[in-house]
Amino acid sequence: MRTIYYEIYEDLRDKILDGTYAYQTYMPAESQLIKMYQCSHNTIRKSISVLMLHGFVQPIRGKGVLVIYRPERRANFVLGDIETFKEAAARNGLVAQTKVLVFEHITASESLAELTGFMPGDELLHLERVRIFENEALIRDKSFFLSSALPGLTPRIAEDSVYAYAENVLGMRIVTSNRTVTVDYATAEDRDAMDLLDFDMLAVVTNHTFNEQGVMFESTQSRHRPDFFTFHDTAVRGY
Amino acid sequence: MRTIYYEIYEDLRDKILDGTYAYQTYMPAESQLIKMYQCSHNTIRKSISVLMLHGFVQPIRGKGVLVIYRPERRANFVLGDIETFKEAAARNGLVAQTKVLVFEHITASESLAELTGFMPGDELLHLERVRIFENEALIRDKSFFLSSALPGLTPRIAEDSVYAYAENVLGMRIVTSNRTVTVDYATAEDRDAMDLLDFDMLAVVTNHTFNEQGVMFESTQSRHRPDFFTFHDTAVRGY
DNA sequence: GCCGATTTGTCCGTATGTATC
DNA sequence: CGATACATACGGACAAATCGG
Repeated sequence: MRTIYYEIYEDLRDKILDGTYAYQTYMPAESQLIKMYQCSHNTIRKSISVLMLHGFVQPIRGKGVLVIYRPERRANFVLGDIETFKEAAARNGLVAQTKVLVFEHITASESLAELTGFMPGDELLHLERVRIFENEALIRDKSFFLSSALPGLTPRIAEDSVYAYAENVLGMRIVTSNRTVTVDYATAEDRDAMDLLDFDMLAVVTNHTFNEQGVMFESTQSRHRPDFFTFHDTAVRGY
Repeated sequence: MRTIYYEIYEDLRDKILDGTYAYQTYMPAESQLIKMYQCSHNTIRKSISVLMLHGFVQPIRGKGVLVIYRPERRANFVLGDIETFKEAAARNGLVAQTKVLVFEHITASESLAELTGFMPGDELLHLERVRIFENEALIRDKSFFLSSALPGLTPRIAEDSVYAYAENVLGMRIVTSNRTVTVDYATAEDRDAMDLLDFDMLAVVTNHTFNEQGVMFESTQSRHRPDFFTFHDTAVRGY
């Protein structure tokens, strides 16, 4: 980002992550931050609201902005932000690989539309992939993309990162993502495609993604082996 | 809430929910809303940002504010906001009941502190409850509350709603909640306390809750029978 | 208990930038 | 190019909560 508030957000976030601003201590007051960053108080407030929504701080009226983030011990795979598979793998320091199982163009039937949230008759790309970590197939993705939104997509690109292609090559911006987490039985197909060991249930993340045009261009089911799965979220009352 | 922006948020949200502003249509422009609600520019923007964070709309520069919410078919139990067990049950139209299994005062040991995020030596209330829907025990909660934050809490109150007691009687305000969803094996204790049928795995929501003082006063593990469990979340890129 | 200083929360009005049509 | 619409940023005013003297 190139905006002032976002750069300040990143700077403050990094200072929380590296311990400059420690758990249960107060950050410098608004008036201080205004001097430090040479900007208006509203800009500082915006930065702090992003910190709050990410669960880093909690402003307390009359007292200050309290740091409530603690470095986590566990490895989070999915966090309360949109990030690509590659970003998440890299963040956890894992060697990751993707294998494309299905890559076909279809037309949405009535029932598929009901299931995915697309409209009947939409031209879709049906994509199935497994995500492999350290030679173990841990995640299976069943995706449907709106064909018109992703011209020129090839199996080769799908093996890398669809999001990176959409954002860097097509110039699309992914904006909003509605996600639902459930737990489901493993199917024969799951067992076939993944290294499931003895697990008979999976963590399932269903994902509806909107681009900057407000078009829902992706509906994905990510099926995770449970021992690997973590989903993190921060909620703020009344926000 | 009594603030202007929140009342406008509620009004706009309700109009989306009842179909006044339909899926994939644009809301009235900022300039229109200013006239409608007789308030400033910035106040409208604040309301719309809350709508966006809740996944109702997506503003598109140069075009307008697009409604991207669709009424859902499924019953959500946990949503991207903080709500009490009773609120969630009521919203889903379920007859719910709570049974208290454990109610004891303890002091946090080194290992418990590591597990819950409290400090060793903290005086805690250890509470275990099962949530019963239509005569089936579907959820088991293992909670630790900071004793000092909840004076006067009795098993009787715990059977009702700890949050309602904290907010309405003690005047505490719950602010931030960090939640993590994982999937775990059912233990013998789970099988004992819940109606698990043949399920051998559970959806586990681990919850760290902060009050308005920035004090983490609750650490809860909610263990859900998978066929009942849904967790919903909206993520906004860069927010 | 009161008062004043500090700090966050809300709201306003204005100006400028950027994207769309 | 001009009109419209959202995005960012500024500065000011007042309210509400906290804290110390």
